[in-house]
Amino acid sequence: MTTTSPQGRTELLRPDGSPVRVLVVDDELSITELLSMALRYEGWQIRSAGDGTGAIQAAREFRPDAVVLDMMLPDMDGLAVLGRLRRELPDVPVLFLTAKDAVEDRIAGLTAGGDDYVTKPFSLEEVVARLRGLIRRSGAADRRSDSVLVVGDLTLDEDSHEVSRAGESIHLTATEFELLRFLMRNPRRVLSKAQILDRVWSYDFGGQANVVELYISYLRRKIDAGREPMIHTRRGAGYLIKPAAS
Amino acid sequence: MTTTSPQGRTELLRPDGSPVRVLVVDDELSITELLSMALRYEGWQIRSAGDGTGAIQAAREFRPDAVVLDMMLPDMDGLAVLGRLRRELPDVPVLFLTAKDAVEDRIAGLTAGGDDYVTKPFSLEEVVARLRGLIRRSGAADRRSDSVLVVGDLTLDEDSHEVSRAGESIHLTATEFELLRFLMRNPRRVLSKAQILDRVWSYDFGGQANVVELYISYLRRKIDAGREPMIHTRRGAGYLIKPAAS
DNA sequence: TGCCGACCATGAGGATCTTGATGGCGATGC
DNA sequence: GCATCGCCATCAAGATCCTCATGGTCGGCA
Repeated sequence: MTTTSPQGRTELLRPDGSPVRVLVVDDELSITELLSMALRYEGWQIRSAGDGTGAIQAAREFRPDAVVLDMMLPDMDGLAVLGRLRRELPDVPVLFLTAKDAVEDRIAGLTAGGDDYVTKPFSLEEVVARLRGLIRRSGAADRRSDSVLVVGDLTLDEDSHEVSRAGESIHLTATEFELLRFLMRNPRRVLSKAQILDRVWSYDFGGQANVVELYISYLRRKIDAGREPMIHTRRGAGYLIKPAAS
Repeated sequence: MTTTSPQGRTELLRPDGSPVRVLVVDDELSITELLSMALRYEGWQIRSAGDGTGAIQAAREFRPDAVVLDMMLPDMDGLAVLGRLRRELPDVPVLFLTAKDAVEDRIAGLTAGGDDYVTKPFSLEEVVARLRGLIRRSGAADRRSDSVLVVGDLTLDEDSHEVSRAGESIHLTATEFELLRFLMRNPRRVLSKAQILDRVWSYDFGGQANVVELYISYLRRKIDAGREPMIHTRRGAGYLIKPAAS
C-alpha cells in the first residue's frame, strides 16, 4: 500500500497500514543518527543498535521489516551477526554497509538471497532507494507500490534505472540518475542546494558546492534539450522540477 | 488545522486545536527576543533557551513541535545539542541558525532529515516561512493547511515559489517574492514601511528606507501591470494589498 | 505656489548561475 | 600489465541577474 505522507511524498506502508519498521546497526553514532534521521523522514519507524548483541536483541523485540547492517562491528563478526539475525528473522531483507576498500569479495554470495549492499561513504538517496527496493520485493509492503516515478512526460524507473521523456529513452550517469530521482520524488517543490548535496552526495563529500549546479546543467542538457524545460532555477532558493505544461 | 486569528491571518494549529509550540535556542538575547516576538505574533507558543543545557531541559518540559537552534552555543557543540534533542524529541523538525561565513560544510547531513537552516543575518519572513514549512511537513499541524496563499485572482505557492495572477504565471526575484508573501499574509491591512523593512529585510539591514518603495514599484510592474491594481498606497501610512474587485 | 512624500529611471557593484576545458580515477578490454 | 574509455570533480571565465543608491519627476496638500 502506498499513501501520501505529511511531506507530500509517496511512502511505503505494510499491508495492515502501519508504518514499515527498519533496524539500523552501526557502531558509529554519527552514522546511525544520520540514517535514522533520513529514514524517519521517509515515514518509517526506526530502531538503532551499536553492536551485534544489541542488534540481535532489537531484532527479537522490534521485529523489523528490514535491517541495515554494518559489516564492521566491535563485538561480533558481521557474518555471525547475520546468522543470528536470520535465525530471528528468516525472511527479512538486509542491506549491508561495507567500507569501500574492505573488500567486496566477502559480500559476494551474501546478496544472493535478495539482499543488497552499499559501500561507505554512501549517499542517503542510495540507501533509501535500495531499502525501498528490498522492502518492496520482500513483500513486506504492498506490491502496488511500484518503482516508476512520473512527472509530466518524464518517467524514471527505479528498478531498471531507465529514464525516458516523451517515450524517448535517455541515458544518464549514476550521479545524474540519483539527482533526477531526488528531484522527481519532490516535484514542484524548491530544493535548496544544501538539501540536494545532503541527499544525493555522500555524507563525507567535501568538494565545491557548485557540483550541484554542474549536474543540474548536465541534466538539463539531456532532459530539457530542445524541449519545454522541466527543471527550473529559483535564484537564491534552489531548483525544482515540474511538468512542462504548467 | 487552520483557523483565522483575530488579526485576520491564517495560522497553523495542532490537530487538537491547541497552538503550535516552538523552542528558540540562541545565546544572544537580542536574537531570542526578536524571534520570540515575531513567532508569538504568528500565534505560536514560544519558549526560549540561551544554551545547550537549557535547551535539553526545555525540550523535555515544553515538548515543542519545532525547534530553532543556533549552531554556536557557549556550552555545547551544536551537533551535540542536536543529538540530545533528538533523543528527547525524535520526530521534531529543527531549523538551524548559522553564521553566513561559518560555512555551509558543517551543514552536511543536517537537512537530510527534512530539517532546514537559515544563515545569519536572516529576515523574519524567511524564518517564519521555513518554520511553517517544517511544521506543515512534519505533520504536527493539520494537513489541510496548504502552502498556497490566495488574494483575489492572485496566488502564491510557498513550496514551488510560483506566483500567478488570473492564471498567468509571474516570475519574481527572491526579495520581491518575500515582500509579496508578507503582503499576502496580511491582506486588506495597511503595513507601514517600517513593518515591512523589519519583516522582509534582514535585521542588520542598514540601507536606505526607500528600498521598500522601490520593491513595491517592482511588484506593481509585475503584478498590477495593465490590470486592476491590487497594491494600494495609503499616504503617510503604508501599503496594503486587496482583491481587485472591492 | 511651495513643500513633502511617493514613485521611477539609471547604473555600479556584487552575487549567483552556467558552461567549457582539464585532469584524476577506476573500470574495462586486450 | 598496459592502454583506453567513461565518469566525476575542479577550475575558471563569462553571462546573467539582483540589489541598492542616487537623483529626478510627479502629485497631493496646505
